[in-house]
Amino acid sequence: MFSKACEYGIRAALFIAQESLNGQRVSLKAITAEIDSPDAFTAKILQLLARNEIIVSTKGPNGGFEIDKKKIDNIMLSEIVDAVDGDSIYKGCGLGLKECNADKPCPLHNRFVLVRNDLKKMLEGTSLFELATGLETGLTFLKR
Amino acid sequence: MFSKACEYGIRAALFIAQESLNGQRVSLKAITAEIDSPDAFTAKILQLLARNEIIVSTKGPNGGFEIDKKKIDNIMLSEIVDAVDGDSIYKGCGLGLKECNADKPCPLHNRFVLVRNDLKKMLEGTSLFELATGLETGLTFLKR
DNA sequence: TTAAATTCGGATAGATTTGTCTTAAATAGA
DNA sequence: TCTATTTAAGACAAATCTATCCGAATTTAA
Repeated sequence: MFSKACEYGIRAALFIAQESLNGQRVSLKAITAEIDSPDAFTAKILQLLARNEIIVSTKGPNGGFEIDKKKIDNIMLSEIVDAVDGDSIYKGCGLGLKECNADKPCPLHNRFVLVRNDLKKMLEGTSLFELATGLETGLTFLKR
Repeated sequence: MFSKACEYGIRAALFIAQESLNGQRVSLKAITAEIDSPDAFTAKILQLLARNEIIVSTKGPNGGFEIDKKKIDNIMLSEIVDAVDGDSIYKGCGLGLKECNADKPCPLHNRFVLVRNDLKKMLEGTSLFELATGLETGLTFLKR
């Protein structure tokens, strides 16, 4: 469904959000240890999120990554997916046709848009904050 | 969502189904011309579908591919997806965790399974026959 | 029996995604 | 200022997915 990069991106963002809510900035090492992801590859994805102003990166000793506390309940999963995977999930025909729309649909079009719109709504309606609280209370996990 | 291979596989199967309903066996060339896909790669995918007994292949002059007429309304999209892409769409965590279930869920688990179950139901509830009729009546398309 | 048509199967090649390495840049603190 | 720490950025490498090529096998028909 999502690319590996996107999976790491969401998991990293959630951990950063959780720590940011506690006033803690986190290092790359802390992130990859927590979400169990490859260091250098994860770093690339964090750069992407930083360039898209979803997270803030700070160099130097005690540097690392954080998210503006006030923004955390305003950052939707869709923004992260968009930054990492682009809009390919939302757009495009289920059967790979270039032109496929209600006027000239592929055989799967009508059924496919229903499912995909649900996915879209889910991503657009879910904030980092909502998901981070589950982590904080120990109800959900980012590893294994 | 689906791999390229799976997209070609579904499109090919739909065309074969449509022609089989008209009593016509179709060649690889006819298929790739109709669905606008790369010949050799499509051949590989058709081999997969044949090995999974979704389609029947015949060698030699006037050979080609067909689907047992009686089976066409009994073959669900899920079978094709399964043959080509495996069960990765149905199983597996949205965030890529190896262990993720209701007992030890990732933060996205509950929302994700809702969407994915809809996809699963859609694929399991849609037969080649249903989709082929749209093609036959000119309401839907397999190209562009 | 021979030739032509067609799929099968393995090897190979190209493209994309995933992942690593190395050096540079920035920053904090001694 | 110097050093240690940390992220940034680009080059490179490995793995996977997509696609091609070619000879073998099968079948039909002349």
